[in-house]
Formats: sequence, C-alpha cells, structure tokens
Amino acid sequence: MTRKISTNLQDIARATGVSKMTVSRVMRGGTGFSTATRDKVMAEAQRQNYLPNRIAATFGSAQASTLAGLCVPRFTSSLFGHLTESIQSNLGRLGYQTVIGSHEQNPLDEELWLKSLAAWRPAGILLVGTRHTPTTLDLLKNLSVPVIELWDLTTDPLDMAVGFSHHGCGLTMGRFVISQGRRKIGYVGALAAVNAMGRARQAGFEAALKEAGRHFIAQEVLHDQPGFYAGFIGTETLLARAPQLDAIYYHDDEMAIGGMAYLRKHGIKVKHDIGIAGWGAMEAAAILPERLTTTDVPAAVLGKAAAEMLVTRLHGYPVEDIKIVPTRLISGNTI
Amino acid sequence: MTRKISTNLQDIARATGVSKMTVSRVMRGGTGFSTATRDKVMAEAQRQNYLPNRIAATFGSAQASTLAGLCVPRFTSSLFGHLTESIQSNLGRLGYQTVIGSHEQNPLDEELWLKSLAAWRPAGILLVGTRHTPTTLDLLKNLSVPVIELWDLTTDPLDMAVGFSHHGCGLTMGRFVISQGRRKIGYVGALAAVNAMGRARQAGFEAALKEAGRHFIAQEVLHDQPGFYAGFIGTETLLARAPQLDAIYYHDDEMAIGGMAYLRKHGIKVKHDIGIAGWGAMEAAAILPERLTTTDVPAAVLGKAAAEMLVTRLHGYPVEDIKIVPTRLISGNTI
DNA sequence: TAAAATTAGGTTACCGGTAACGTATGTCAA
DNA sequence: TTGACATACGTTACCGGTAACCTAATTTTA
Repeated sequence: MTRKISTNLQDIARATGVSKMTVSRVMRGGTGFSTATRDKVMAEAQRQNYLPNRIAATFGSAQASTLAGLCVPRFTSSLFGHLTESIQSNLGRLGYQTVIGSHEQNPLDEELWLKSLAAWRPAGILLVGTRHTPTTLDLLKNLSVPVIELWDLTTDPLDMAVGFSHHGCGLTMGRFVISQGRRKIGYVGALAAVNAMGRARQAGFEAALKEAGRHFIAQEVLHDQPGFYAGFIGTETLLARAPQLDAIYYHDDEMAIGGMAYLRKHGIKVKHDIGIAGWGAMEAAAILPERLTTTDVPAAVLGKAAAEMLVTRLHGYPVEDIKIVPTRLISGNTI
Repeated sequence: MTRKISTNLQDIARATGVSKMTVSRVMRGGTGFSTATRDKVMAEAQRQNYLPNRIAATFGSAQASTLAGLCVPRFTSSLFGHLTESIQSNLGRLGYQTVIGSHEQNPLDEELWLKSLAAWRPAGILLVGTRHTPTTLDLLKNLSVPVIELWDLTTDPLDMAVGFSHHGCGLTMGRFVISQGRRKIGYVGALAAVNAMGRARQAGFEAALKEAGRHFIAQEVLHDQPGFYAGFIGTETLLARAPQLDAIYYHDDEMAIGGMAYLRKHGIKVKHDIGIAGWGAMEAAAILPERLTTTDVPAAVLGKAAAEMLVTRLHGYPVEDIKIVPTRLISGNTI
C-alpha cells in the first residue's frame, strides 16, 4: 500500500537518469545543470504531468510558505471588495496565494481565523481593523512574520501599516461642510462601539465643528452593520429627533445613499433642504442624480502598496514601516 | 545551524516523557492515551506555545490539505461579495481555509491561479464561470479533488454544481415585463463575448419576447466590466439609437441603477416613460425611490450549500452532484 | 603550465508530522 | 485459571522536497 499521490521529482529523476536534486534545480530554474539536462528533464516533467508540490517544498526547507493571510471586516462592502481584489491580484502576481477571513468587527472571529491560518505558517499577514484579542497578539508575535495593518493609521503599528487618517477624513469633510454654510449638522453611523475607524471619522468631523464653535445637533448610531438600509433607517430616526438639521454626515457612502433615498421618499430636497456627505466614493455615488459629496479612498492603490510592501520585506529589502495613501475630498453636489 | 522554527511535537514529547506519537494523538483529540497523559501533554503544549503545523501534517499523511480554492470573476460586485463571505465563513466553520482568486472573465487568469493553487494540493475547488482553458481542465482532472461549479447550472458539470438557471431568470423576467404591457424593449449588458451567464439571461428574456411574438428593439452590450457607470453609458447609447423604447432589461442591478441615474438626469420618468428591470436584488435596489424590479439571487444560501456539499463529499458521504437554489422575481415598482 | 575558479552534477541528512504495526499491562468472561 | 480483548502506549518507516556539502571535469587566469 503506497501513499504516493502523483508523479514526483524522483520519478522524473529515474526516467532521465539524473538525481532528483538536479531535477529540483531544473524545476526551480536555478543553475547547476547543462541545457541538455534541462531540456531532458523538462520534457520528462511535461510528459509525466508533474505538479510542483509546495507543501513538500515548504516543509523541506522549513521556511515560511507562500501563503499570505488577509482578514477584512466583510467582503460585502464595495471598498473591501476593491481592497481584496487588489491584494489578491498583486500578491498573486508576486507569487503568493491569498487566504481570506472576515471578522465583522468581532475580534474573536479574527482570532479563530488566525489560528487556522497560523497552522499553515503563512509568509505574511494583512489585517484590517485594530481591535485584537490578547491571543491574537500572542499568535502574531509567535509567528514572527510580517504583519501589515491596513486601512487605518495607528500611531504605533504592530509591525507595518498602510492606510490613511480617518480622523483626517472627518476633519477635512467637517471643514468643507462648515465652509458651505451648514450649521445644524447631524451624524448617522453604525456599530460605533466596535468600529474604531468610523468613530475616528466622526471625531474628526466633530473637531472641525468645534473649530467653528459648533457641535453635532444630533447623532444616530445604529447597532447594525453599515449599509444602504441602515442609512435609510438611521436618517428616519435622526430626523424624528432633530428635524431642523441642514446637513448630515454619514458613516459611509452606502449609508448616505440610503439616507438620500429616505429624503427623496419624503420630499426633502437633498442639498436645498438638507446637505449630505458620505465617505468612500463608491462608484454609485458618482452617478446619482446629485453627485454625492464624499471622500475618495483609494482601496486598490492601498492594496497594491500593501502587497508590494509585504513582498519587498519578504525578499529581505528594507521598507518603511508606515505608508500613507492620500484620500481626496470630492465636493460633489449634495452640500 | 538548525532549521527549527518553533516548538514541535518532539519537544513536548521530550518534556513530558512520552513519545511524539502519543503527543500527536493527544493533540488531535483521538484515543489511545490516559487522561493523566492528556492533561500532562496539553499543559506542556500550552506552556511551550505549541502551534499545530498543517504543512507537516498534510505532508506526513500524504493527504489533501485543508485548503479550498475559490475563484470568482471579481470581488468588487455585491453578489460575489456575498458569495465569498458565505463560502469563507462556512468553510471556516467546517475546518477549511479559503484561498481566493479572480479571473475577470479571463480564463487564462483562472488557469494561472489554479496552477499556483494546485501546488498546495487543495482539498477542493470552487469555480464561478464555465469558460476554462484546456490546461485548466487537465489540471482539474490531474488533481482529482472535488470541483464545484458555482452560480450557473451547466447540464454537464465537470464534477458538481450549485447554481440556478440564468436562462430561467431571463425568461421569467421577460414574461413579467410582457405581462405588464411593455412591448418596445431594449437590453443593456456587458462583456457578452465572454460572459456566458449574462448572455443566458439575455437569451432567456429574448425567448419570452419570442413567445409574445416580439424581439429586442435594440441591444447595447459594452465591452467593459458591468457596473453603475457602464449602465449609465449603455443607456445613453441605447436610447440614442432607439428613443421609442418603453422598457429596458439590464445585465444586473448595478447597471440598472446606473441606467436609472441616466434617465433621471434627463427627465425621463422611470416606469411612466421607460420601465426598468435588473438582476441580482442588490441591497441598494430595495431602497431606491422606485423599488427596482429585479431577480433575487440568494448568493449567501448558494455559498453555504456549496461549502456544505464540498465538505460532505470530502468526509466521504454521498452527495447529489447538482443542487439548484431558487431565484425569485421581485416585482418592484419600476415596470 | 600550474593553480584557481567555475560548471555540472551527486550524496546525505534532514524538515515534523502520521500510518501501520508491535507490545506490555490490565480486565473480563468462560 | 486461561484465553480473548481492550487500553495505552512505543517503534519504525515513510511523505517529497531542499540545504549543505562534496567531487570530478573543464575552463580560466596568473
């Protein structure tokens, strides 16, 4: 009873009359063989349908694998979709495979995912979110592989970070809204208790209000995941409490679009009656009848930068620990 | 110079005075050890921060790994986001890790991804899309692991399939649109040359028109990826050619929403002037001022079914090769 | 022309688990 | 009392690559 699964280097070595070490060298495209040997080996590998075995290779060299972990809050948001897309394709281009997880802002889910990933001795780990359990931190330390925190900029990253300042996004938007003459401003968000980044934008906006001697007239923060529907409902609740508002800042574009749907449904004119600002610059926001005032977040750029940062580091070159990608206020037409 | 990375079974065996085989048995929670031994071993493993090593385990038993591959067209669409989310979380729950790829309707990208995945000897493979290169088919055959084709229902799956009939979606929607009295109907799609599923919906709709003695007055199929903007532009082009239309069927909801944005911008009343039908029931479609007429596609249900089908099969139980998940027409308020 | 360097290999010893099988001890029924 | 069986381990031999080191032949350099 053999445990052999498929053709291996030894089979090719036998068939071509060289040692399997030479076959290994040829397959990896290194040096130390003649062109005649190379052609012979390659032909035989082709003939036998040889499939490289990264499990054996990783094991044999006792190195980190070519697997990289990516954990985001969810895959159902447009921005995280773009981020995932970018990271996967760039890591793939650079020879790494992406193993995904999602935590929905629950650090315990992240921990469970990391445990199962750790068993694969990944080459690197990419995380969105800054709330980690003690076990997660232990694991990350124990693994001693590069860790990149994405999306947010912490002043003190675990290892590396690629992101931007959420506080800055909020601050810039707040100043803009004030500059447009709005004064009675509300906020609609989601999951504040666990969503540090949304909270940072909210705080940044509030700081801008404070500069102008103002504050949020009313705030409505739902316990649901952010989304179109949450924006719709949140706006309803907010306006029930504070009908006098002349502007609303939203957690993100999806919620802002949900809010606009509510306003339109109730005959409230966007911009004329109530100004709207979102965050994230999702594609849909650009083609609404009123182009949404929002902040452009270059998710794809960020993903590419993170993938390249990780691989550069893995190749042993020095990298800056922190990379900031620029966000951009889109003035739009809803404020 | 040692190649040792982290603490291993042998270390724990040494420290507790048992063989590493016994430690292996304890760690896997099998049988063949006393409770005293178990406690001793577990305590030592904890103390040494033992991390299971799936690379060595997979290699040692010459079995398939616990990695599963998932390749979708892209992660930036809401539906594939939900699908990815569902598959990842359900596979995770069942003890498998998800390695992702995207092919953007390019079979060569799928092939490249599959090659890098194959080297990890995955336990199973989940694919969205039915266009595969000959090399891809060879690889799948060679790997001889379960393959599930998602999203579409082919009459003759490579191995297993979980999906629904795109032709059926189009047919049902076509009959509905006809039943609402529309007669001058156009179509806006994307990437028809390579997107078999979108084409199937288009063909299904056309079959319904034919039943009523009708046909598409005009069709506009862009070469871009589907999306809000493509819907906007496509509608503009379509109406330039056929301004007399009284209804438009779209590739999906994103394109339909893009189309509605165009209509609204140009003072064309949705439903009153031109009826709109999409596909996919994205969340945004439900909260638009006019609730979009569309087809609900249970991406999360489909993902869960696929994950469970794969794992059931991997555990050696028999499964039906083909599972159909139901779609549902949402009549909405735009036709 | 001799020494040094390069090329094209081969040999050996692992990496860290697991399958398969062997064995001592204890238990229980006939 | 004895044989059969279960329990709780230990031993051995791999899985399929790669690192490190070695060798013989050839080429280059001093």
